[in-house]
Amino acid sequence: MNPYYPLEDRQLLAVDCVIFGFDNQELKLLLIKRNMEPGKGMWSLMGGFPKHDEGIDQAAERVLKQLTGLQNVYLEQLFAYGEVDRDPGERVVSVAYCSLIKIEDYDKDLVKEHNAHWRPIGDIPDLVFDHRIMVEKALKRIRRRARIQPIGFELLPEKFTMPQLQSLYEAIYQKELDKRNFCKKILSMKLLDKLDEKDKSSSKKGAFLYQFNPEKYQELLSKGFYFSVEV
Amino acid sequence: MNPYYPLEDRQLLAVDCVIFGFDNQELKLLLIKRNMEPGKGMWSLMGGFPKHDEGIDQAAERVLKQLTGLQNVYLEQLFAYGEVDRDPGERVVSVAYCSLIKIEDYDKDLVKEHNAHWRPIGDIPDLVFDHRIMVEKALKRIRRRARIQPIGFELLPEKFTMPQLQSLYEAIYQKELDKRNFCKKILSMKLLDKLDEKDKSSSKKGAFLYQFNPEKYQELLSKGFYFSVEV
DNA sequence: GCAAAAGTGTTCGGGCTACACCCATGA
DNA sequence: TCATGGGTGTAGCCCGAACACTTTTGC
Repeated sequence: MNPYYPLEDRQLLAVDCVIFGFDNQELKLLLIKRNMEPGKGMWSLMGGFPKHDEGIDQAAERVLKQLTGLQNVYLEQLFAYGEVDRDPGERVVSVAYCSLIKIEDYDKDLVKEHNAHWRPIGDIPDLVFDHRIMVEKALKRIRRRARIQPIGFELLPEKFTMPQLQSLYEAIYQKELDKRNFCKKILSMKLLDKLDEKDKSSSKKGAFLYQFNPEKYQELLSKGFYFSVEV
Repeated sequence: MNPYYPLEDRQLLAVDCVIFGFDNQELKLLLIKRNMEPGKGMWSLMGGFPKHDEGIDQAAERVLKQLTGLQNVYLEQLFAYGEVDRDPGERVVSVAYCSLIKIEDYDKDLVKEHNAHWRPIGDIPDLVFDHRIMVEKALKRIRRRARIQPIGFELLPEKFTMPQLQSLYEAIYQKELDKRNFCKKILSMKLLDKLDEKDKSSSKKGAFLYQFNPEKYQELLSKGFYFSVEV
């Protein structure tokens, strides 16, 4: 079969995907009911086995799509889990991936068809194997990313209000923020264009709409700017 | 063989170790000459295959010991590399680990016997496969760790001088630091005990010796303190 | 006119940066 | 006495934290 490496050391390698979603209100985690033994019927992350002709990043994308219908999700590699007994069925090393998406951007019916479920992060059921540990680590990673990269804007409608943006950060960090300081900080980065329109759906007075300006962001990046939101 | 998972998806899994060392002067990388095809004779990180009954962290430790004689090295998992073609011999997914050690703490002869070599990080030869990429990522990780954790003190003699500590940080970040600000910052954390002795080996005046105080560190940690050195 | 959400400014303190001179000593 | 490396202090600035009242408008 192969000229170089020993055959007896081959392992079962898996990928697992930790997908967080924002639905304009709270942060949720996507879970499925595991459909194979061991642990059949338990809540689980979306996992599967890479093919021989497939990079692990691609495998994670494929597995996610097969199990939930989601595609074109930017997956970031999280960590490799390689304890001998982490899967009681067999020794499996798993590389976990994570992402944070806007739930409404993706086909909800498709997700439902696949029997995948969004659960609030404050109410996560018991998960199979060490998936809970993966979720905790993913949450930390997502929080770090949100602090240092402008991923927040991608989770809101194209035009959004300051209170909306603030709620998003509050959902991610599960922490209340001071609106004056938050607003000052965000606007001081000069990444947003203030529009003349107001959104009146959530108050009588109405809140001004803003729009993320990717060109400005690119320009600032090239000047050594670092995005940063304190929390 | 196994009741649960498909046999055909088994992969070759590897671990690779990126070991940086400090010799009281500069930062070095440990390399070996690869002793198997493909790439035999090329400079390489220390790599090998986990056994079925061995966690990947343990595998990394074992591989490192087998190839260099080093043991009791704290290895941190770095990243998993899973491109299909990263190893021209066969599809191998590799989990990389990294560490930063005090070179003199370990048996130099043993390292030499194993044909392992310390190379200055400014002068790293071509490496096999994607090992260079691993090294770059490891360097970033080590730098982050040195910024937010007091690992610096472990790389110096138990008693050390401020100039020594500063040189260490300058070696890690390849950047000159202002001694007044550096000193102020370090001492302001109150993690060091100033001793009454001086080290006269590198100057006529002599420099005061300091000692890291782990109890103080633990105490501060429990009060919500975060170690941080700006660079 | 009132309830509910939006919007806005100031003060304070801490920490980082930049910067230059004196000290101790062995040769 | 001089060369070498060690040691120290200050002023300015920026940024984050804390904090409360006014505005708008639909009901």
